[in-house]
Amino acid sequence: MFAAEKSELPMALRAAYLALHRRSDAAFEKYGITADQFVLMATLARGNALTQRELAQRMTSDPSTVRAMLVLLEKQGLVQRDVHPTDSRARTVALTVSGRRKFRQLWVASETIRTEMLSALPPTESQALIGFLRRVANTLNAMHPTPSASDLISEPTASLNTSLDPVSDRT
Amino acid sequence: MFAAEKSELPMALRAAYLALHRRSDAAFEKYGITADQFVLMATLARGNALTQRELAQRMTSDPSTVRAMLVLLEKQGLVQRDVHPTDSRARTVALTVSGRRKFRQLWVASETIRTEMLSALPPTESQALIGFLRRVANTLNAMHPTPSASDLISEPTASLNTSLDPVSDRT
DNA sequence: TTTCGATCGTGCGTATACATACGAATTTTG
DNA sequence: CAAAATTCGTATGTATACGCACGATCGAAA
Repeated sequence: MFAAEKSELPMALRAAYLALHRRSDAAFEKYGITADQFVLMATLARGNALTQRELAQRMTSDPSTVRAMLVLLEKQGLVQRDVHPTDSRARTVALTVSGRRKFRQLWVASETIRTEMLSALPPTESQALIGFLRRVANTLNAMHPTPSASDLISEPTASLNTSLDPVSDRT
Repeated sequence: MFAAEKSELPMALRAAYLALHRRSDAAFEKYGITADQFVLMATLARGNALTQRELAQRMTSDPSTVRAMLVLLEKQGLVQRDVHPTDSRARTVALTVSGRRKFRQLWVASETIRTEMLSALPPTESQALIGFLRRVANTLNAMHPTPSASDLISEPTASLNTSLDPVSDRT
């Protein structure tokens, strides 16, 4: 009767993510930024001067994808790449001043989306949902030989105040 | 203290989806099929002879994206497009015999992934997670002017036996 | 019935996601 | 210290995801 189809969970996950992605793209469109570029900037806002590799890992994304994104963001002057101080293969990535300002705007512009998402859930359950999602991601990554991918979700990734919110921190 | 960051939910959703997508791509690689093509085939397996438009809606995807996918799947002989019986603008899409057989293989090949996902959750909670994800998707879609997108998630979309599982139905 | 707006599929352009291969530089090994 | 294995970023190719504009057709309203 209620034998849930096995594919319900993957399909629901897909539908939810695509909906989020579309909404985000729409919200950022007038700023000339995409949803994924926002994720990248958010990652940099949290930990600046990362290696492209580190950046890709924290974004759960691919190095070559990240490179393409960086090229575009660099053109807009939102991001800056410098040679790594000790490793001359690597390049460090950082938000420019303009990039930080832009990110603050984007953060505000996307506030509605975050609020809506949370409002769709019983207030108690948002943490549970987050936990489930992380467990799912960790489980799926654990089997796949993506190196150290499972570390990234569960750990706060060092640093004390890793708050992403650039507005409440504001001066 | 435990003031959850507002971006945790979106980020966790993204990480979980990308992990699922990667795992699926890896599982289907040896069959020459992608994760998204599997979704398309699954949608057809459930309701054949759909319009490209209907297909796109049920997949929570874009018509022009679906078209590109259909072209590729047609080359592989897995899918077949015919002119619509009454509407000469439209084309109906259906799995070929070969497509159905391939889909059965893919279903088996991806069984592990579905099982792993469920195993990552407390057994009682999988339905809850699915419900949350659907609510999130519906909420996000409801605001965005994507026509009738919110209908797609909650409804079984007609038909009696809409089971996706092609194996237990077999013969 | 004629016209006109809505809808279907197509084609084109941009951005992502990822694999793979490559050169350059670093680290490890013997 | 020198050779080998690894790592970093880059470049290329394929498949999505989506917006937009286009021609063809349908359907409704005049």
